[in-house]
Amino acid sequence: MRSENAAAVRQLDLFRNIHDDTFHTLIETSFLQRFPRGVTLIRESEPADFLHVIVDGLVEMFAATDTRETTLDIVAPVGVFILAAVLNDKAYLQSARTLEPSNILMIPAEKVRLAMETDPAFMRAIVMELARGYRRMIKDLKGQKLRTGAERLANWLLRTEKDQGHPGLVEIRTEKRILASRLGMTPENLSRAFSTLKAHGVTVNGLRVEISEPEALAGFAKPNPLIDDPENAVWLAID
Amino acid sequence: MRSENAAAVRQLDLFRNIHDDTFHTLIETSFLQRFPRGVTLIRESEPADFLHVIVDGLVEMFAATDTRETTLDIVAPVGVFILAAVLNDKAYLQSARTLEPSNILMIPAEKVRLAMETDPAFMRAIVMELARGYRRMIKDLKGQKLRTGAERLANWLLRTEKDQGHPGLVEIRTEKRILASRLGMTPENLSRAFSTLKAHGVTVNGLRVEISEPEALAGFAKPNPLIDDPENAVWLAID
DNA sequence: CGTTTATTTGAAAACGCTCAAGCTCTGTGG
DNA sequence: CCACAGAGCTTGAGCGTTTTCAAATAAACG
Repeated sequence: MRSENAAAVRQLDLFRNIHDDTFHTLIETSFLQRFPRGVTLIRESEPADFLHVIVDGLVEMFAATDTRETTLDIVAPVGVFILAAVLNDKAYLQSARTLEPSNILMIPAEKVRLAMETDPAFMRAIVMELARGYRRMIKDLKGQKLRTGAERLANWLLRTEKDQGHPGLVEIRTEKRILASRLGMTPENLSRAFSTLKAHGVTVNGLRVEISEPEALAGFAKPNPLIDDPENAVWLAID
Repeated sequence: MRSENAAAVRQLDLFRNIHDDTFHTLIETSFLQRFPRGVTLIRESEPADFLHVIVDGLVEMFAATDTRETTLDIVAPVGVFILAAVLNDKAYLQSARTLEPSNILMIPAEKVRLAMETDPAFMRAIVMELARGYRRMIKDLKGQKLRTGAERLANWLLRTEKDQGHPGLVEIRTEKRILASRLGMTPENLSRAFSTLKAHGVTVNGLRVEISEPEALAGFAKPNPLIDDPENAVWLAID
């Protein structure tokens, strides 16, 4: 692994304060692999063999039944996924696939569990990561149960505008059908939700969305810190 | 605190294998308090001051906006709640209220964080608890996004039948409107979902539900281990 | 440039919510 | 023990939202 990548991984909250030896052990037994776009990295129900770190690219976490499929999360660099399955030594609950060509660091699950037992700082970081992830899930569930589709979209726009740092402009970084699935609706419904938001100053041009009246949009969205505020934006750059 | 209660709390996965001193420190600075039914124990957005352990009774975790409210979980003895908020030292994302007269053990958040730092076994238990909770949330979110209301009810019935251990019979242990909210629907809709399930061998008598054709019901519910299987039934006796 | 894939639009159906009324159950006080 | 009030539950009607299916348009890719 190139040193710049290692340095980036080291900056993750999960690894930032752990012992050098621990980090070394984790890294040296890992694979850094490049995947093209559209590759399924892990499949639900398979045993959790590796902790995955996305070094570069974009990854979609999703789950499916016979007939339906939904996007649970979109993970951007530098981010970690399926930590909980690795720790519990259970099957993955989610599948993962690349949305863009991606560099993925795969750390053997066994090594993660071992490192956790030997390095208190690492275990501590794991606790914080899990607690954050847990709370993030609750927020998602609250949004899903308490809001309509258009409201979820409006709040997603407001939050993403803030994350991306360009006032009045949001760029959708995935296909719209992925965003729709992430927000818990069909692609058709996302189109209609955008139409609804036209009345509140939202204009769509392809993957570029303009927000001309932030106050009006916020009035419709009724954003709620206990649903929308990220507690840590480090590995949540995308959504 | 009476010794039988202390023993019950000690049996929790979270405390089972921790050091005696740690357990003592946690317990001796805690309050065991009795609450009548219908008391709000914690409110969303308030700072997380205590880790709560339900020793006896029943507690509803819920969240609300201006106009809507939803039940996120129902916690039965002996169970722990809002661990993640305590660890992150952030505001509660959920409110909690008693559904029955309840004995609640309240452990100062500060003590929990301190004990975690001094007792590796406790930190380890916290990791496992959080990982389980995280995965439980994912399952809930999957159910919410991938299933209709009637499907969620059907799967809830099948799982609860198994949990309660009486083949062919499920007893609803809360008001139906709470169950409806837990399943992500209105009380009216729950009634109609039960009507739908009549065709698959489900008969309702007040809070008693009879399942006369488990295979037929399962055929409708299409249960999925990656959504429905509990990974730990210890503090999930109710739902 | 043509083919494929994604997005949008329209129409119809399914689903879920709200409102209102009636019913059931429970607990209280006469 | 009965009557009654209050709360919860069910049912019906109407409505709004979301999904599905189908077709048209737009965009992306070779």
